[in-house]
Amino acid sequence: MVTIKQISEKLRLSPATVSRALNGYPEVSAKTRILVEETARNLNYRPNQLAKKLATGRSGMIGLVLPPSNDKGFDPTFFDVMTGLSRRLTELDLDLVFHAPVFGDDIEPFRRLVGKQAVDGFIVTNPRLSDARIDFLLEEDIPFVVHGRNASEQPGFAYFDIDNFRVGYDATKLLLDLGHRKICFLNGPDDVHFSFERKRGFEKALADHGSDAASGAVRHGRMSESYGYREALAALSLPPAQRPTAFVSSSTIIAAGILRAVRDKGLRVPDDVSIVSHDDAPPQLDAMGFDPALTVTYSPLRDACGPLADILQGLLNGENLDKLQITEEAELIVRQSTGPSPSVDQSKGQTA
Amino acid sequence: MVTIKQISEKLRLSPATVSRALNGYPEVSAKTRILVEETARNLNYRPNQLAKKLATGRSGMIGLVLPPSNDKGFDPTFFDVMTGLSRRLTELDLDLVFHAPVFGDDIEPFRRLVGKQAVDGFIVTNPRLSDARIDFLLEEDIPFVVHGRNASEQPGFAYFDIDNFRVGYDATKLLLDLGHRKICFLNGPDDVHFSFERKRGFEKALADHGSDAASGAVRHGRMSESYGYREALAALSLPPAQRPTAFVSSSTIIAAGILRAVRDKGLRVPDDVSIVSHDDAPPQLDAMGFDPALTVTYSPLRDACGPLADILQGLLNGENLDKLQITEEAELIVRQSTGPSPSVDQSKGQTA
DNA sequence: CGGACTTTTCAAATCGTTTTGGAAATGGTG
DNA sequence: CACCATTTCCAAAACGATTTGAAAAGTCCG
Repeated sequence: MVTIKQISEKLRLSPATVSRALNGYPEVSAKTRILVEETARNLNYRPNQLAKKLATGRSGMIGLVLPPSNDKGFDPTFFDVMTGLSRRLTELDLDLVFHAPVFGDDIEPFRRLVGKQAVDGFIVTNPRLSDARIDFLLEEDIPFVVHGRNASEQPGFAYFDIDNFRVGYDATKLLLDLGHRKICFLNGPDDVHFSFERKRGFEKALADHGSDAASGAVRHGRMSESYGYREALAALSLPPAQRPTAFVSSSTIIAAGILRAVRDKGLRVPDDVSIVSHDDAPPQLDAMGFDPALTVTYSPLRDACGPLADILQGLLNGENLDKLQITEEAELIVRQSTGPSPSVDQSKGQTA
Repeated sequence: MVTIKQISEKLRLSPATVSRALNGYPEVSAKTRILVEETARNLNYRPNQLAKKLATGRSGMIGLVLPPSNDKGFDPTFFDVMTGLSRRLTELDLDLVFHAPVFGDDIEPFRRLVGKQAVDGFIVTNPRLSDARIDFLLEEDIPFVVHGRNASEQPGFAYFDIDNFRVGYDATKLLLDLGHRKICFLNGPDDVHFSFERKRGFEKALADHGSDAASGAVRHGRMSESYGYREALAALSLPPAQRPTAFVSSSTIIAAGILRAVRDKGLRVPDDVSIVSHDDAPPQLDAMGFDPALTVTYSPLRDACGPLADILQGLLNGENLDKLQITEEAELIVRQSTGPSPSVDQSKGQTA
């Protein structure tokens, strides 16, 4: 193992100078820098990370803990995010240390990692409206960034989130503008922030529209095909006066269930029923591949990985918090699963 | 941050003694040990991992790299294994550092982690018959354990594997004993060791049986429901003389496809067609929950996590390699998806 | 009591970096 | 040439543990 000392001896320089030259400090002349860099390369010098970490007090490790299990089975999106994070963090010369909590104790891995001083910070995914992990990290004053948010109005932590209010609002407004008056919203679980915000957006759009004829129903549930199928089937089985002509869905997997229910009812999309879904572009489900292609609010999960990593690094470098709280807009992409409300078509025919 | 030095000063002891007392070395009297332990606890002393690592030269980190992507989509079983590994490694006071390779370069993450001296060893999953990662780690002489094996007869590395020859043999023998003579084996990819071994077992069972009337066909493919469906449908569409009366499957997900194909053909399990599958107990698919319950060779993936972690630790502690190469037997569990061959039933009737 | 062990403790070196506080070298100016 | 301000470099002190070699203390026995 070749060390800084060996380089310094070979060059008759002090270790300090070598260290400086290698780390790009300004107080070293150009020629000695080149000389040092060259011999370092020749000797195939690799700085000992542990020594570096001990000296700088930074471990260069980021903690990522498997979020509390949602009943059974893991969230596949988590792993999508994890791989994206790993890629970006690698570019920043940070490493990801992964832990899975034992069932029942969500913050034990955090406590462990903090106690061991093994990581410089954490990335928290799948936050709840009220989240023990966030509370713990705030309490301990450990740097962390959240993918999403919790319930607090003015979060005292760094986060990256999409504008879920707008997601709910835009989807709903699109449908209202198309003449739909009975809209059913199959939302996510009721204990997460994005569901809460989307619901707010949904209700605001209805309220803004003014027409008291417009009405909506919101359902909450675990994002799954069967949930979408079950709830959509129930809604479509209502008497015609109450039956929705359009669905808003919080995920493409739910939308797949809705689509199946519509088909089973012998109805067509978008002629009889419109669907607009949020689409975070999971690897296994392509909204464009739906038949008909799905109208969506589009915001790929993997696009969050880069920003999350960058935010955390900013945090570690002591940047100001207000630059590290980022909310991005989702993009409304109108495809073939939305069309004018059938009832409106009739009224149009009548008024024309 | 409370250090060993502070404890030593408070107790008027030397840091060496404190270190020894805390780490359970014998050359320290019982009373001072108790004393040290007590004050350490009172002061809420937590050893600085980085310092410890620098002094001992061991990082306490284990590298786990996402295996080369199988076309698109990630292998969900990998994450199952990863969480299991994390749990066991945590008990051994080791941490898992995760990396995702950028597409196309499978060993770059290994090279990086090795170069940085960031990990003490690796766990390699989803090995191929010929695997660049294994070659690299052998070359660099880095400790690692493989989940499965590569093509070499006498691997020069630690591994944990199941007896895949027996998996193929036992499943096939069961069907032969039930009178089946035309057996179709829907195996995994052809470039992995377990497929190779199971195929050997399959062929050996046929050969051992002797009856030249018995014949088998082996297919290779990516483990998926659609692969099972497609191949089973093709096989069942053959003229009766060549049509298999039984399937061997390399995974429950394939078996699900076979089952669907059988149904689509208007046939019944096990009356018309028998199925025996290998079952590594993925979280999302329960072989017992099949209708009919699946006859399987049973060996849960997650049961491999503990041994893998233990083997790696043994390796790091310099244990002998031959104790670190473990092959376990899978358990044959006969349930409702296997029954006597329909043609045999006829012959029985004739001979009786 | 004194020598020979054994047990217990300690001071100091080590791990491989970074960082601090000066000192030496350099260069420009009057 | 003396003087001062920059550059450029260095010796030594961290960082917080482990480990080595030796000294001090305790124990035993003749």
